[in-house]
Formats: sequence, structure tokens, C-alpha cells
Amino acid sequence: MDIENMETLLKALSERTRLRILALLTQGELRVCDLMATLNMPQSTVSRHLAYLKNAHWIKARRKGAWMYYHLKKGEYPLQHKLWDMLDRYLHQLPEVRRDLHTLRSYLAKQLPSSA
Amino acid sequence: MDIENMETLLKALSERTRLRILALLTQGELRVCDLMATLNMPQSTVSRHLAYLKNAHWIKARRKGAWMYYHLKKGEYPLQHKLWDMLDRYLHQLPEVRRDLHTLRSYLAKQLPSSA
DNA sequence: GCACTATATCCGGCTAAGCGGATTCTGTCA
DNA sequence: TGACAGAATCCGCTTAGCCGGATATAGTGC
Repeated sequence: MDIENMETLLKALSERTRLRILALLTQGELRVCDLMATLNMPQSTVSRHLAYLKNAHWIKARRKGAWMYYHLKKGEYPLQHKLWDMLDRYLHQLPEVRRDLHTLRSYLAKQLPSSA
Repeated sequence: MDIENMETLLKALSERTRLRILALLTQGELRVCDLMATLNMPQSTVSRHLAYLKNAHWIKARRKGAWMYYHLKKGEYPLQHKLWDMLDRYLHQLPEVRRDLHTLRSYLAKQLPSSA
């Protein structure tokens, strides 16, 4: 771990859309289209931020058919774990994040019947 | 505290020179010229980063004659305290930061005799 | 007031990074 | 194979942010 790694980790956290995405991913793995629906943002924007988070080692992707599922990645560095705790604890207190989580839940509720 | 405040706090931490400055300020209050000497950077660069950190509520300034002394500011938000702990714990493990602290100490040692 | 020091701010130039529509690529299913 | 869906990447555009020399401002001491 050097200062460059630390900078990379923190730069990824320094943008509000990425913070919102990370907060949503605490609920479990999600597809790009789930995030588009929840954040109400175009596909290119969502994919771009996901790529940024992936390059910064915050998330991982897994392909399932035509979908890509993204999920949080437990990092190698203790620092990353610490930052992670911080995120998990404080992000959920933010009103914007609470709203997003609510939106996600009702979106998922509408999705499930068809896949159940 | 909303997502904008959080973004502001984190953006300030997302640049390596600012991380180095914060690490140096854990040693106590420092003047712009002290930081210039330690970081070996031009005055405008150092002042600019200090202004950025001040606007993001990470540090405060106090004037003493012709000098400005900068020091860390304990923030209002619990999140900021948490981030602070993280910084204080992990920043000092980075080789670049250790080097800076060493440079600062020998610089201060040379300064003290004249002011003692 | 005048020189001098310390710091803040301005400036021009450059790069990073954000945006979202358009295009490309990958996989599905018939 | 062809039509389609999901996602990645490209593109042109715009803004934020970094840099460091130059200039402006604030305080010191004579």
C-alpha cells in the first residue's frame, strides 16, 4: 500500500453518484439495468461509474447470461475495510441514500413476481 | 449532513498532496513556509491546497504576525471523526508519509535553535 | 512611508473527469 | 443465422482541478 493506492481508493469515493451506487450495492448484487432504474440515469453514465469503481477495486462484476451483476468487493487492505465500515455506517444516514434504497426496494418488488 | 457534505469531505482527501499535508499537520500546527520546505513545492501550490482543505472544513488557519499557522480541525460530523481516525491510523504507514515526517523533523530541528 | 517577508490570489495552460447520445460488442433465443 | 436485449465503449462537449510563475495583499520593522 502506498499513497497512490490510497489516492485511487479515495478518488473513487469522491463523487456522489458513485457513493449512491456503493450504498445500493450494500443490498446485494445488482445489474446495470437495476441501477439505471433506481438512479434514473442513462446507461452510459451508470456503466461508466461502475467501470471506475471496478478499476479502483471497490466492486467486482460477474456475468449471468446477458446481464452483468455487480457486487461489493472486500478489499485486500485494512484501510479499505475501515473505509468500508465508515461507508456502511454513515452512508445509510444520508437522506438521498435512504430515498435511493426505498426506490430500489419498490423497484425490486415489482421485478420479483415475474422471476418468481 | 447530506451527500453533498460527504462528497466535499471526500474530494478533499482524494489528492495525494493534500493527504501529505494532512499527515504533516498531525504533528501540530505548521506555517505555509514549513510545508513548502518539507514538501519541496512552490508556495502557490501549497497555499492552493491549504485553501482547498480549509474550504472542505478539514483545517483551520490562525494568523501570527506575518505567518499563517494551519492546524487540523475537529469536524462537526461523526463521519469526519471516523475518517479522521482512519487517516491518523493508516496515513502514517505509507512510505511517502514516513519520509515527509522525517523531512519535517529535521527541518524543524534546524529551525528551532534560532527561535529558542 | 519604504523595503522586505509571508501568504493569497490571478492567470494561462493542461489533464482528468463528468455528461449522455450513438455505436459496438456479447449473449439469448427462435 | 437474424433479431433483439443488456452492457461497454466511443464521441464531442463542458467543467473541475492541477500546476507554477506572476501579481496582489497583509504584516513587520526601520
